[in-house]
Amino acid sequence: MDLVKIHTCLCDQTRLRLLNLLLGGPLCVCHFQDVLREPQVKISKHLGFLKRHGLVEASRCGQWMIYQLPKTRSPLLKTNLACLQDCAGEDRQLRADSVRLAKLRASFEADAPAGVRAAFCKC
Amino acid sequence: MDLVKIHTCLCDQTRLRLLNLLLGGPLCVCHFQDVLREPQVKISKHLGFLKRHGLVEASRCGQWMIYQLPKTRSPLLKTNLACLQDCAGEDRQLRADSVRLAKLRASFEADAPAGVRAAFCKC
DNA sequence: CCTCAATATTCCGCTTGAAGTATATTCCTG
DNA sequence: CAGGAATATACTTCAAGCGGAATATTGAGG
Repeated sequence: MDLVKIHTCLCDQTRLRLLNLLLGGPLCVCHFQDVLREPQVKISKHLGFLKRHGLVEASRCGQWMIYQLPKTRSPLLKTNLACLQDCAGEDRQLRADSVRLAKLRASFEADAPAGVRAAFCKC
Repeated sequence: MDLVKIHTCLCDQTRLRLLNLLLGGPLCVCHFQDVLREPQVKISKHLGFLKRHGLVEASRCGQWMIYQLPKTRSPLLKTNLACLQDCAGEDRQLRADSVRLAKLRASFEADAPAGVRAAFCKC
């Protein structure tokens, strides 16, 4: 996990958006689609790219795929994710994405009567 | 100066090496050549890349070109340069580069009798 | 002015990545 | 097991970046 690889993952706006959302916790692909409003194939391929490079981990849960940041992170990765966190507030689109995700979460909570349903991120 | 552009500059090892050295202050091209031991054209082209993308500024001084980090830096740039600074210690090659540059500086000081000569970085 | 040192630019071949279309896989549900 | 939802993969086209070789530019100094 070297610096070049990390920055290669960060030098695309779609991947920045995905990672920014993942800073808030695991998500499944459909959430990314809802927030980014980009074609499914585009999102899937960028998630695949991030996974191949070790920036995210994927786990299947029924028909859903859950993506999350690596559970154990090298110092380099930690530092750079923290940096992304710092920078996200400066980026209009990343801010908007976070807001939209928060709204999705909120409406999910509203619809879910008394904690019966699974978590927002299935599984 | 958006995040994508910054990370695009950071996703190449040669450019990381150049920027790492520049964190210590302005340098001229020949210093980069001495430290990196890479072909002149390679260094020159990567410096040009960084300049086109606003990550460095260049100024001519006689037959030398002095490169430095931008004098005024956006919050995004500041944050990411600080991150690079943090990460440099984790990268073997970046550490070695810094050491080598320090030695160059030291031997320059030794050769320069009593502050007559210009700065290590000409001009 | 001629030449040399320092640096940049051009041209070329190669590789990689991005996006889109179409298709495949995987799992759930009836 | 058939159908549909969720997600991934293959294929194609296009653009961009990297490295090297050769060449051009710019300034200093005799």
